Amino acid sequence: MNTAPLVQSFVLHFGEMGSRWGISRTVGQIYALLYVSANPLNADEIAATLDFSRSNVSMGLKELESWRLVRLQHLPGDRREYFSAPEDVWTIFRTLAEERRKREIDPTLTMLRAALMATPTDPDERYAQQRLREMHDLIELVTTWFNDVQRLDQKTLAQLLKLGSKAQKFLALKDKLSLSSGAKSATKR
Amino acid sequence: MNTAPLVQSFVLHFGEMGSRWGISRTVGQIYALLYVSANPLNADEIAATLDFSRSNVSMGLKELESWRLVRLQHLPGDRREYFSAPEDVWTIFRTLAEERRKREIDPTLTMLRAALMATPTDPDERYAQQRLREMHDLIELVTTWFNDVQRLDQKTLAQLLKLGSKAQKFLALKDKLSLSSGAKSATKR
DNA sequence: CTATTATTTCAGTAATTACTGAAACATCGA
DNA sequence: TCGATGTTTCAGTAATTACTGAAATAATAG
Repeated sequence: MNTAPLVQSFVLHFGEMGSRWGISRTVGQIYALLYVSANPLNADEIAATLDFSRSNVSMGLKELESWRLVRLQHLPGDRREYFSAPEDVWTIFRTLAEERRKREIDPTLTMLRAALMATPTDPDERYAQQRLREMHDLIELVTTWFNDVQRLDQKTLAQLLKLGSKAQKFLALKDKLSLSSGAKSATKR
Repeated sequence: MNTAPLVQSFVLHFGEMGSRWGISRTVGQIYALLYVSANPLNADEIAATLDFSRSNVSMGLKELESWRLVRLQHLPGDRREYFSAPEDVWTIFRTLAEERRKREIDPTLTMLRAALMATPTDPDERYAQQRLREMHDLIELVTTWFNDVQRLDQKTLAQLLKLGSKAQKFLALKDKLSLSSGAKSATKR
């Protein structure tokens, strides 16, 4: 790899991180390289830079396309395909979250819902089902929130996140005034 | 596996999901089983239920301990070690998030910060560094928010999440009144 | 159409990761 | 202490996943 040390350490690190998620080291490195590249790259350039076989790059790019994380374009007067990552890191983050939801969360919710339909036959099963319900509710709550919030524009989202737990004060206030919909204080467990 | 179909499908599914994260299928299944079990289980019970070798279970439990996801306890008059998952699914979620932060996010931020210290020598490097800065800022924003918010008690957190994008209205209002960053109580309606 | 260049597929192989059984180690009651 | 029971370690092996080069396929210019 003949790139700047700065880029090199990023690419290598990202590769390692990738392999801790469902993504192979190769794919992680390819994406990291695209991410920091000012210009779109073609497959040969990627293969040369990362010292991967051409076919490996081809497969990696295919996987990245399946995640909708790369844009494919053509340069005038050049038959080769050029790839780039979205310029906006928030977009990348959202796309990743959406894809993971589609691939992992949604099937999990489906499975959980199916299991919640079953009629438990003994106390153990009753307990298990209760636990599944808790997990289901948590996942649903978090993903619904995420779904809500990811539609916000970048600036508002950043604001909201910056607000962080300060929002708690807002909630406390809302509670105090006994405004609508809030969960009233009841049991502690 | 001689468990109820309800439990069985959950355990198998969870195993698959686990293997899409950095966690092996085995470990995922062990945790799923502990999660739905009303009582703590010892290693032999786990091995028998999931049909894994005793040593495999031992290693899996060790990994789960390193994630701080299981509690180890002893039953009176029984020398064997019994394992269980926390009763509260929120606790599990938080622990998981904390561990992942420690293992993945923090090292990534460290790497990014180091790369941001370097002085770029050409425009490409300047661009790369700018991209790294964007990624750094995003990760930091999100993790700071998470850090803030995970300290809230379960009820408040759930409320906050349920609020979702409605918080946007709050922000809009705040903007309109040109208040400073704090969540002030200056609401009219 | 043909020659040239670009891309993908895929069977074989390499590398990595997961799993097992046997042995070592640990704990505890008598 | 010993013997019984429980747990961990680890070297070897199995299973999985990643990667390559060669061949097939696709696209385009002439």
